[in-house]
Amino acid sequence: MARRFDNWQAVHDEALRRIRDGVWKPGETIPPEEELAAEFGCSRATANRALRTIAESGMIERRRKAGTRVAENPVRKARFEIPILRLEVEASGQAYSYALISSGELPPPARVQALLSLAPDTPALHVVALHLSGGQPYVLEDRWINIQTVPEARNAPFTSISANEWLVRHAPFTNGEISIQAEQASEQVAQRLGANTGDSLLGVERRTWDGSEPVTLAHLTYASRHRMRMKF
Amino acid sequence: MARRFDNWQAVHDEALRRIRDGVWKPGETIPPEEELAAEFGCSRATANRALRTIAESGMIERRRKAGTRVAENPVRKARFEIPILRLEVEASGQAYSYALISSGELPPPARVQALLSLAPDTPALHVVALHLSGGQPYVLEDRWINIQTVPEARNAPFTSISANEWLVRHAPFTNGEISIQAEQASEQVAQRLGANTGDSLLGVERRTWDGSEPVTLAHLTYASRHRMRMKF
DNA sequence: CAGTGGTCTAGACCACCAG
DNA sequence: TGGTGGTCTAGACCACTGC
Repeated sequence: MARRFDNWQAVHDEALRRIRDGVWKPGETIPPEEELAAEFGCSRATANRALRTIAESGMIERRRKAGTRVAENPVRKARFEIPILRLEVEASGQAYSYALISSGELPPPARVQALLSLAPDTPALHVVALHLSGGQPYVLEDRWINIQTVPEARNAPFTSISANEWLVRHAPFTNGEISIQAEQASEQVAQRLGANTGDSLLGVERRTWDGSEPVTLAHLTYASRHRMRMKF
Repeated sequence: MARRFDNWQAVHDEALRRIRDGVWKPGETIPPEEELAAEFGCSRATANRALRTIAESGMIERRRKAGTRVAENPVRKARFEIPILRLEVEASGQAYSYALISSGELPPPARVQALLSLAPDTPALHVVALHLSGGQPYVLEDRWINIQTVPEARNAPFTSISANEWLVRHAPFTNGEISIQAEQASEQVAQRLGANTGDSLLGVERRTWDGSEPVTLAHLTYASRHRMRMKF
């Protein structure tokens, strides 16, 4: 008598087991939902949820009529959480502090102007600040805010709350983009982060939009030896 | 007359709109599923799917009995795809090639031994290889494979297929961990990647398990100016 | 205890698209 | 055009957990 898999987690795990154990091989089509539901002793909706979840992880590919195939090249997907820096620091057990370095309105350089879809000579709000963890420099933030999209930002108290945090709470955005790269510390960056000129530092650039309106472009430089971690 | 939102995407979008527009504010509890279903003119299952999806993105938090609250600090979650390097290169329109630098069995250094949960003096398979994009060095891969977990790897043809790709296809894993950091190119790494000693390079370390069995530890060093991108 | 979300079921209709 | 996945519904039971 076949074992019953009558909740979506059980079906999910059993399906993954069959893929791992080679019962269902890469490129092969697996039985349709209805058949699996009958075999597993569950409803089609339950089988559907299990398979849909697996499909979201990239292990299988589903198409109407064509059916469900085990991916040839299982692209794994990891989830990366984009935290507020204060919470990231506090979660690590360190004391968080924050220091505003400069703030002002001026037309951004060409690259920023393009990334924020600004017309030439349009001023934007430029905020530079340092985030500290346990009193040590942690992240240097260099941010441009589109004051056409978020005019309220001009009156935001960036001396007491980071632009990072203020924006998360007050400036809605619908989507964003993040780019991670290794950077060589300039003299100024090194000095601010307590590193040496030329040190290899992790740089993260985040851009957000509210619909099609660019909201902000933030460049974060992490202090030395910082690691970003994810599980998958 | 209220507008009908009778499919989960519509409910999802409308709920997000209410959060963005401040109809539902951070920290506030939103109406229960049943109520929303009535208001939206859909079934509770549909409202549930919409809200569950939003919860997965981190914008709302749900607890039985307590209800659903808009997150105080909307932690955004980005999805990061972990591709096979060959496919990553080919997707960029460049020609991919691969060169094995060395391969052999030997007891790994202490750090690797610990990360792979190996007993002292246990040999592991060490594979070093270079991935090229359009003939230019792209990624230097330095990998240790646990041959207790994956003995078949000893006979794998790593001269023609990258360990990266072979493992994805032949060594099942259930979970993994990824760590990203900035590194300073050693003389050897710089030479292999066509960079200069001391250059700032992006390093990625991936570790995978099959259940509780460590499978492999891969250290990837990207050539200069490489950016990892994600959307959220 | 009782309100809320988590999930299952059976049945239905539909969209997509490979043959 | 028919097989397959995508989704909806109504109703049900259950698991958590705040009160």
